[in-house]
Amino acid sequence: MRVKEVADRLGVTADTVRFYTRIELLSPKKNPHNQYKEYSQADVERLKFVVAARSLGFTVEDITTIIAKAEDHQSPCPTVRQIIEKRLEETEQQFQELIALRARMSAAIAQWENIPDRVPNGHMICHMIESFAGGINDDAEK
Amino acid sequence: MRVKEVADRLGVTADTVRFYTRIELLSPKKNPHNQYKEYSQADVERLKFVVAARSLGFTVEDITTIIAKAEDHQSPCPTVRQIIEKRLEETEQQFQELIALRARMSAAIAQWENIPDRVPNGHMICHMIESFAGGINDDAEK
DNA sequence: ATTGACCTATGTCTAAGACATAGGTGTAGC
DNA sequence: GCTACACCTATGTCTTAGACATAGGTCAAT
Repeated sequence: MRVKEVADRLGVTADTVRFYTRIELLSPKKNPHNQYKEYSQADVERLKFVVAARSLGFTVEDITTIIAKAEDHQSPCPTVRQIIEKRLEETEQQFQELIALRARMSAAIAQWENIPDRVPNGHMICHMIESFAGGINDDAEK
Repeated sequence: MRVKEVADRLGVTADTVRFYTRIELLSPKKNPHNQYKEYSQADVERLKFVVAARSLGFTVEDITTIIAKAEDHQSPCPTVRQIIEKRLEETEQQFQELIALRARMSAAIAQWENIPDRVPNGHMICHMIESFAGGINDDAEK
Protein backbone atom coordinates (compact mmCIF):
# COMPACT_ATOMS: atom_id res chain seq x y z
CA MET A 1 0.00 0.00 0.00
CA ARG A 2 1.10 3.51 -0.66
CA VAL A 3 0.88 6.42 1.67
CA LYS A 4 -2.54 7.71 0.69
CA GLU A 5 -4.22 4.38 1.06
CA VAL A 6 -2.82 3.88 4.53
CA ALA A 7 -3.78 7.42 5.48
CA ASP A 8 -7.35 7.09 4.22
CA ARG A 9 -7.75 3.80 5.99
CA LEU A 10 -7.13 5.44 9.35
CA GLY A 11 -8.66 8.80 8.62
CA VAL A 12 -5.50 10.87 8.70
CA THR A 13 -3.75 12.83 5.98
CA ALA A 14 -0.97 11.49 3.81
CA ASP A 15 1.23 14.21 5.27
CA THR A 16 0.67 12.81 8.72
CA VAL A 17 1.73 9.37 7.60
CA ARG A 18 4.74 10.85 5.87
CA PHE A 19 5.62 12.69 9.04
CA TYR A 20 5.47 9.52 11.14
CA THR A 21 7.57 7.83 8.51
CA ARG A 22 10.12 10.59 8.57
CA ILE A 23 10.65 10.23 12.28
CA GLU A 24 10.78 6.49 11.84
CA LEU A 25 7.68 5.57 13.73
CA LEU A 26 6.76 3.75 10.56
CA SER A 27 9.27 1.92 8.39
CA PRO A 28 7.90 1.14 4.98
CA LYS A 29 10.32 -0.26 2.47
CA LYS A 30 10.65 1.53 -0.76
CA ASN A 31 9.68 -0.09 -3.96
CA PRO A 32 12.94 -0.32 -5.91
CA HIS A 33 11.12 0.22 -9.19
CA ASN A 34 9.78 3.66 -8.48
CA GLN A 35 10.78 5.50 -5.33
CA TYR A 36 7.44 5.04 -3.65
CA LYS A 37 7.19 3.70 -0.14
CA GLU A 38 5.28 0.50 0.42
CA TYR A 39 3.45 0.11 3.71
CA SER A 40 2.77 -3.32 5.15
CA GLN A 41 -0.09 -4.50 7.32
CA ALA A 42 2.26 -4.17 10.29
CA ASP A 43 2.71 -0.52 9.45
CA VAL A 44 -1.04 -0.10 9.44
CA GLU A 45 -1.28 -1.75 12.84
CA ARG A 46 1.35 0.51 14.22
CA LEU A 47 -0.26 3.57 12.73
CA LYS A 48 -3.50 2.51 14.32
CA PHE A 49 -1.73 2.51 17.66
CA VAL A 50 -0.21 5.91 17.07
CA VAL A 51 -3.55 7.42 16.11
CA ALA A 52 -5.19 5.91 19.18
CA ALA A 53 -2.49 7.23 21.47
CA ARG A 54 -2.57 10.67 19.89
CA SER A 55 -6.31 10.83 20.44
CA LEU A 56 -5.67 10.23 24.14
CA GLY A 57 -3.35 13.23 24.32
CA PHE A 58 -0.01 11.46 24.14
CA THR A 59 2.60 13.42 22.26
CA VAL A 60 4.46 11.85 19.41
CA GLU A 61 7.51 11.72 21.61
CA ASP A 62 5.54 9.94 24.32
CA ILE A 63 4.50 7.39 21.76
CA THR A 64 8.06 6.88 20.63
CA THR A 65 9.05 6.19 24.23
CA ILE A 66 6.16 3.79 24.75
CA ILE A 67 6.91 1.84 21.62
CA ALA A 68 10.59 1.66 22.43
CA LYS A 69 9.80 0.13 25.81
CA ALA A 70 7.46 -2.36 24.24
CA GLU A 71 10.02 -3.38 21.66
CA ASP A 72 12.45 -3.88 24.49
CA HIS A 73 10.01 -6.43 25.96
CA GLN A 74 9.27 -4.25 28.94
CA SER A 75 5.73 -3.40 29.92
CA PRO A 76 5.02 0.15 28.84
CA CYS A 77 2.01 0.33 31.13
CA PRO A 78 3.58 2.06 34.14
CA THR A 79 5.05 4.66 31.82
CA VAL A 80 1.73 5.06 30.08
CA ARG A 81 -0.07 5.61 33.36
CA GLN A 82 2.46 8.19 34.46
CA ILE A 83 2.43 10.09 31.22
CA ILE A 84 -1.29 10.32 30.81
CA GLU A 85 -1.59 11.64 34.32
CA LYS A 86 0.81 14.41 33.44
CA ARG A 87 -0.87 15.14 30.13
CA LEU A 88 -4.22 15.33 31.85
CA GLU A 89 -2.88 17.92 34.25
CA GLU A 90 -1.59 19.95 31.35
CA THR A 91 -4.90 19.64 29.61
CA GLU A 92 -6.67 20.83 32.72
CA GLN A 93 -4.30 23.79 32.86
CA GLN A 94 -4.92 24.69 29.23
CA PHE A 95 -8.56 24.29 29.84
CA GLN A 96 -8.53 26.85 32.63
CA GLU A 97 -6.52 29.24 30.52
CA LEU A 98 -8.91 28.81 27.65
CA ILE A 99 -11.90 29.54 29.87
CA ALA A 100 -10.25 32.70 31.11
CA LEU A 101 -9.32 33.75 27.59
CA ARG A 102 -12.80 33.16 26.33
CA ALA A 103 -14.21 35.21 29.17
CA ARG A 104 -11.86 38.10 28.40
CA MET A 105 -12.75 37.97 24.73
CA SER A 106 -16.47 37.91 25.37
CA ALA A 107 -16.21 40.72 27.85
CA ALA A 108 -14.23 42.80 25.38
CA ILE A 109 -16.73 42.22 22.60
CA ALA A 110 -19.59 43.12 24.90
CA GLN A 111 -17.89 46.26 26.08
CA TRP A 112 -17.02 47.31 22.56
CA GLU A 113 -20.56 46.96 21.34
CA ASN A 114 -21.42 50.32 22.78
CA ILE A 115 -18.43 52.33 21.73
CA PRO A 116 -17.71 53.88 18.36
CA ASP A 117 -14.79 53.31 16.06
CA ARG A 118 -12.16 55.95 16.33
CA VAL A 119 -9.18 57.04 14.30
CA PRO A 120 -5.97 56.72 16.26
CA ASN A 121 -4.07 59.78 17.37
CA GLY A 122 -0.44 59.82 18.32
CA HIS A 123 -1.13 58.49 21.79
CA MET A 124 -3.03 55.38 21.01
CA ILE A 125 -3.29 52.59 18.52
CA CYS A 126 -6.73 51.22 19.24
CA HIS A 127 -8.75 52.76 22.01
CA MET A 128 -10.91 49.66 22.29
CA ILE A 129 -8.05 47.37 23.11
CA GLU A 130 -6.31 49.93 25.23
CA SER A 131 -9.38 50.78 27.24
CA PHE A 132 -10.04 47.12 27.86
CA ALA A 133 -6.56 46.51 29.15
CA GLY A 134 -7.32 47.89 32.56
CA GLY A 135 -5.47 45.03 34.17
CA ILE A 136 -2.25 45.54 32.29
CA ASN A 137 0.04 48.18 33.65
CA ASP A 138 3.62 49.15 33.89
CA ASP A 139 5.41 47.35 36.63
CA ALA A 140 3.47 44.10 36.43
CA GLU A 141 4.86 42.75 39.70
CA LYS A 142 4.66 44.46 43.12
CA MET B 1 16.27 50.91 29.08
CA ARG B 2 17.58 47.54 28.13
CA VAL B 3 15.58 44.50 27.23
CA LYS B 4 15.24 42.98 30.69
CA GLU B 5 14.00 46.15 32.28
CA VAL B 6 11.32 46.59 29.65
CA ALA B 7 10.33 42.95 29.96
CA ASP B 8 10.07 43.06 33.74
CA ARG B 9 8.05 46.21 33.59
CA LEU B 10 5.33 44.46 31.62
CA GLY B 11 5.65 41.03 33.12
CA VAL B 12 6.97 39.23 30.06
CA THR B 13 10.28 37.54 29.41
CA ALA B 14 13.27 39.21 27.81
CA ASP B 15 13.00 36.62 25.06
CA THR B 16 9.50 37.79 24.28
CA VAL B 17 10.68 41.37 23.95
CA ARG B 18 13.56 40.21 21.79
CA PHE B 19 11.13 38.31 19.63
CA TYR B 20 8.91 41.35 19.12
CA THR B 21 12.02 43.32 18.32
CA ARG B 22 13.17 40.79 15.80
CA ILE B 23 9.92 41.03 13.88
CA GLU B 24 10.11 44.79 14.14
CA LEU B 25 7.09 45.35 16.29
CA LEU B 26 9.51 47.25 18.49
CA SER B 27 12.33 49.38 17.16
CA PRO B 28 14.88 50.19 19.81
CA LYS B 29 18.02 51.90 18.66
CA LYS B 30 21.25 50.29 19.54
CA ASN B 31 23.69 51.99 21.80
CA PRO B 32 26.74 52.62 19.62
CA HIS B 33 29.08 52.08 22.56
CA ASN B 34 28.17 48.50 23.26
CA GLN B 35 25.81 46.60 20.99
CA TYR B 36 22.93 46.68 23.42
CA LYS B 37 19.51 47.83 22.32
CA GLU B 38 18.01 50.84 24.04
CA TYR B 39 14.24 50.89 24.44
CA SER B 40 12.40 54.19 24.69
CA GLN B 41 9.21 55.05 26.53
CA ALA B 42 7.43 54.79 23.18
CA ASP B 43 8.64 51.21 22.89
CA VAL B 44 7.22 50.48 26.31
CA GLU B 45 3.87 51.94 25.30
CA ARG B 46 3.78 49.85 22.21
CA LEU B 47 4.76 46.74 24.08
CA LYS B 48 1.97 47.46 26.49
CA PHE B 49 -0.42 47.45 23.57
CA VAL B 50 0.98 44.22 22.21
CA VAL B 51 0.67 42.50 25.56
CA ALA B 52 -2.89 43.71 25.95
CA ALA B 53 -3.85 42.52 22.50
CA ARG B 54 -2.15 39.15 23.01
CA SER B 55 -4.10 38.66 26.21
CA LEU B 56 -7.29 39.11 24.20
CA GLY B 57 -6.31 36.34 21.86
CA PHE B 58 -5.03 38.38 18.94
CA THR B 59 -2.13 36.74 17.16
CA VAL B 60 1.09 38.59 16.66
CA GLU B 61 0.24 38.85 13.00
CA ASP B 62 -3.16 40.33 13.86
CA ILE B 63 -1.39 42.91 15.96
CA THR B 64 0.98 43.77 13.16
CA THR B 65 -2.00 44.35 10.89
CA ILE B 66 -3.77 46.48 13.46
CA ILE B 67 -0.75 48.64 14.12
CA ALA B 68 -0.10 49.07 10.41
CA LYS B 69 -3.62 50.36 9.91
CA ALA B 70 -3.29 52.74 12.82
CA GLU B 71 0.01 54.07 11.54
CA ASP B 72 -1.70 54.63 8.23
CA HIS B 73 -4.18 56.91 10.04
CA GLN B 74 -7.04 54.52 9.42
CA SER B 75 -9.25 53.35 12.22
CA PRO B 76 -8.26 49.79 13.12
CA CYS B 77 -11.53 49.27 14.97
CA PRO B 78 -13.55 47.52 12.25
CA THR B 79 -10.65 45.16 11.66
CA VAL B 80 -10.31 44.57 15.37
CA ARG B 81 -13.98 43.72 15.73
CA GLN B 82 -13.81 41.31 12.83
CA ILE B 83 -10.70 39.58 14.00
CA ILE B 84 -11.73 39.07 17.58
CA GLU B 85 -14.97 37.53 16.41
CA LYS B 86 -13.02 35.03 14.39
CA ARG B 87 -10.58 34.34 17.19
CA LEU B 88 -13.42 33.78 19.58
CA GLU B 89 -14.89 31.18 17.27
CA GLU B 90 -11.58 29.42 17.09
CA THR B 91 -11.28 29.54 20.84
CA GLU B 92 -14.71 28.04 21.19
CA GLN B 93 -13.68 25.30 18.81
CA GLN B 94 -10.52 24.53 20.74
CA PHE B 95 -12.54 24.60 23.87
CA GLN B 96 -14.87 21.90 22.60
CA GLU B 97 -11.96 19.80 21.47
CA LEU B 98 -10.29 20.18 24.81
CA ILE B 99 -13.41 19.10 26.63
CA ALA B 100 -13.66 16.02 24.47
CA LEU B 101 -10.00 15.24 24.93
CA ARG B 102 -10.23 15.62 28.66
CA ALA B 103 -13.21 13.31 28.74
CA ARG B 104 -11.37 10.66 26.76
CA MET B 105 -8.35 10.92 29.01
CA SER B 106 -10.38 10.66 32.18
CA ALA B 107 -12.33 7.74 30.83
CA ALA B 108 -9.12 5.96 29.89
CA ILE B 109 -7.58 6.51 33.30
CA ALA B 110 -10.73 5.25 34.98
CA GLN B 111 -10.90 2.19 32.80
CA TRP B 112 -7.23 1.42 33.31
CA GLU B 113 -7.51 1.53 37.07
CA ASN B 114 -8.91 -1.95 37.12
CA ILE B 115 -6.63 -3.64 34.70
CA PRO B 116 -3.11 -4.93 35.28
CA ASP B 117 0.09 -4.03 33.53
CA ARG B 118 1.08 -6.45 30.86
CA VAL B 119 4.17 -7.19 28.86
CA PRO B 120 3.57 -6.73 25.15
CA ASN B 121 3.55 -9.69 22.83
CA GLY B 122 4.09 -9.50 19.13
CA HIS B 123 0.53 -8.44 18.46
CA MET B 124 0.26 -5.42 20.66
CA ILE B 125 2.21 -2.55 22.02
CA CYS B 126 0.11 -1.47 24.96
CA HIS B 127 -3.10 -3.34 25.65
CA MET B 128 -4.44 -0.45 27.69
CA ILE B 129 -4.26 2.03 24.84
CA GLU B 130 -5.32 -0.51 22.29
CA SER B 131 -8.29 -1.70 24.29
CA PHE B 132 -9.42 1.85 24.83
CA ALA B 133 -9.29 2.68 21.17
CA GLY B 134 -12.60 1.05 20.45
CA GLY B 135 -13.59 3.96 18.28
CA ILE B 136 -10.60 3.82 16.01
CA ASN B 137 -10.76 1.29 13.25
CA ASP B 138 -9.52 0.58 9.82
CA ASP B 139 -11.50 2.35 7.21
CA ALA B 140 -12.29 5.43 9.20
CA GLU B 141 -14.81 6.77 6.74
CA LYS B 142 -17.99 4.98 5.64
C1' DA C 1 1.14 8.38 -27.72
C1' DT C 2 -1.21 11.78 -25.17
C1' DT C 3 -4.09 13.82 -22.01
C1' DG C 4 -5.52 14.73 -17.43
C1' DA C 5 -6.54 13.60 -12.77
C1' DC C 6 -4.37 12.14 -9.14
C1' DC C 7 -0.53 10.70 -6.74
C1' DT C 8 4.51 10.77 -4.84
C1' DA C 9 9.05 12.32 -2.25
C1' DT C 10 11.51 15.90 -0.65
C1' DG C 11 12.24 20.22 1.28
C1' DT C 12 10.60 24.21 3.53
C1' DC C 13 7.39 26.64 6.58
C1' DT C 14 4.37 27.55 10.45
C1' DA C 15 3.56 30.32 16.00
C1' DA C 16 5.38 32.38 19.53
C1' DG C 17 8.58 32.37 21.83
C1' DA C 18 12.39 29.09 24.71
C1' DC C 19 16.92 27.59 24.85
C1' DA C 20 21.96 27.47 24.07
C1' DT C 21 26.10 29.84 23.25
C1' DA C 22 29.72 33.10 23.66
C1' DG C 23 30.73 37.08 25.30
C1' DG C 24 29.79 41.85 27.83
C1' DT C 25 28.64 44.78 32.38
C1' DG C 26 28.96 46.25 36.76
C1' DT C 27 29.88 46.07 41.45
C1' DA C 28 32.23 44.20 45.62
C1' DG C 29 36.35 43.07 47.58
C1' DC C 30 41.27 43.24 47.52
C1' DG D 1 43.86 48.99 39.36
C1' DC D 2 42.50 44.32 39.21
C1' DT D 3 39.82 40.31 39.83
C1' DA D 4 35.70 37.62 40.93
C1' DC D 5 31.32 36.76 40.18
C1' DA D 6 26.49 37.32 39.38
C1' DC D 7 23.90 38.86 36.01
C1' DC D 8 23.06 40.53 31.64
C1' DT D 9 23.30 40.80 26.26
C1' DA D 10 22.81 39.50 21.02
C1' DT D 11 22.54 36.03 17.94
C1' DG D 12 21.39 31.72 16.22
C1' DT D 13 19.03 27.47 16.62
C1' DC D 14 15.17 24.57 18.27
C1' DT D 15 10.53 23.36 19.47
C1' DT D 16 5.23 20.62 17.76
C1' DA D 17 2.88 18.10 14.62
C1' DG D 18 2.11 18.26 10.79
C1' DA D 19 0.70 21.67 6.30
C1' DC D 20 2.24 23.53 2.15
C1' DA D 21 4.95 24.05 -2.15
C1' DT D 22 7.48 22.02 -5.73
C1' DA D 23 8.80 19.02 -9.32
C1' DG D 24 8.00 15.06 -11.05
C1' DG D 25 5.72 10.08 -11.42
C1' DT D 26 1.43 6.79 -12.32
C1' DC D 27 -2.34 5.17 -14.62
C1' DA D 28 -6.63 4.79 -16.93
C1' DA D 29 -9.06 6.77 -20.80
C1' DT D 30 -8.48 8.45 -25.16
